[in-house]
Amino acid sequence: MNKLILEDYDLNMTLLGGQAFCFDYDEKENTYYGVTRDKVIKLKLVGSTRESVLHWQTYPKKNDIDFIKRYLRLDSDYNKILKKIKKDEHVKKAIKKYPNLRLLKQDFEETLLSFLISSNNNIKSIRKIIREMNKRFGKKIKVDGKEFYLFPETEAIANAKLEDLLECKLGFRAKFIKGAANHLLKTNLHKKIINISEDNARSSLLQINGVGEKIADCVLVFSLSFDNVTPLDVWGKRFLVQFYKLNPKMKYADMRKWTGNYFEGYSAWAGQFLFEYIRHTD
DNA sequence: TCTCAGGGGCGAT
DNA sequence: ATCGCCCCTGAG
Repeated sequence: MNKLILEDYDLNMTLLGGQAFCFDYDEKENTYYGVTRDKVIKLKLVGSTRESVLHWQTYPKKNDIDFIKRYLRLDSDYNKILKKIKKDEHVKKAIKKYPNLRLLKQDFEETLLSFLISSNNNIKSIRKIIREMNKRFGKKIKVDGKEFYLFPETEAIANAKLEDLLECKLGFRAKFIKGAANHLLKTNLHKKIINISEDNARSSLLQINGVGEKIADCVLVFSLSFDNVTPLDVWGKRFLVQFYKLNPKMKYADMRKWTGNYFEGYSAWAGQFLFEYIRHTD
C-alpha cells in the first residue's frame, strides 16, 4: 500500500454519506473499498485525526496517485473553507458533530447516472440498486482475494434491456437511466462539460429527461466541483426553513441563490455539513 | 398488515 | 404555478 500524509479528513462520513454510493467499510481491516467505472479503490487511515497517514491503492492500474488526489480533492484549502462557512451556530454545530467531512470529485457520467437513481429514493436503497447494477452490468475484478463489480460502462446501461434494469429495482427510474446513458453517448457531454460556466453546465444537464434542478446540482457539486452550489433536497430545504427561516414556498432557484449568497462561495461545503447534521437529528 | 416518506421530476391542468 | 403519480423498500 502507498502512503500519504492526510490531515483533517474523515473517510467515513465522506465516503459513506450521501455523495458517493459505491464504498463499503471493512471493519476487520479498518479499510474502505470502493469502485468506479474503471477502478477498485482501497483506502485506510492510520493514526490520530490530526496527524494521520492514508494507506491507499488503486486497481487494476496501480499507484494512481493523480486519481487519488483528484478524487479526494486533496488540493482544496480545507481550513480556509471552514473559516469561510462558520457563519452561525448551526454550521458550527454541524462541523463539530461531523469534523473533517469533505467533498469528493467523482466521474461525471457515474455521478449523473447515480443521482438519477436518487429520485424520490433513499440512500440505503440507492446503494442497494447500484450494487445490483454493478453486479449485472459491471466488470468483475479480483482484489485481495475478494470479488468486486465495477460501476457499469455507460454503453452497458444504454444497451441494457429495460426489463433487466427493472430487475435492479430501478422502478420508474429505469427508463431515465437508459435514456440518459444514450444521451451521454450521443452527445459526448463529458467532454463538453469541462471548463464551461455553472449556468451552462446546469442547463445542458437539464436537457436530460429525468434530470431536474436538484439532480443537476448534485452533479455540479459532486463531480464538477462547483463549490457555491447547494443541492436542495428535502433535507436541504428542511435546514433552510428550520435553521434560516426561509419561506418553504420559495422557489428552488431562489433558495439556491440565497444559500450561495450567504455562504459566499462555499455553499456546497456548508450544505454538506448541514445535510448530514439535520439528517441525523431526530 | 398498513402507512408513509425517501438526497425528484414529469405531464396534465 | 400547482398537483397527482411514479416503482419499490424499510421504518414504525
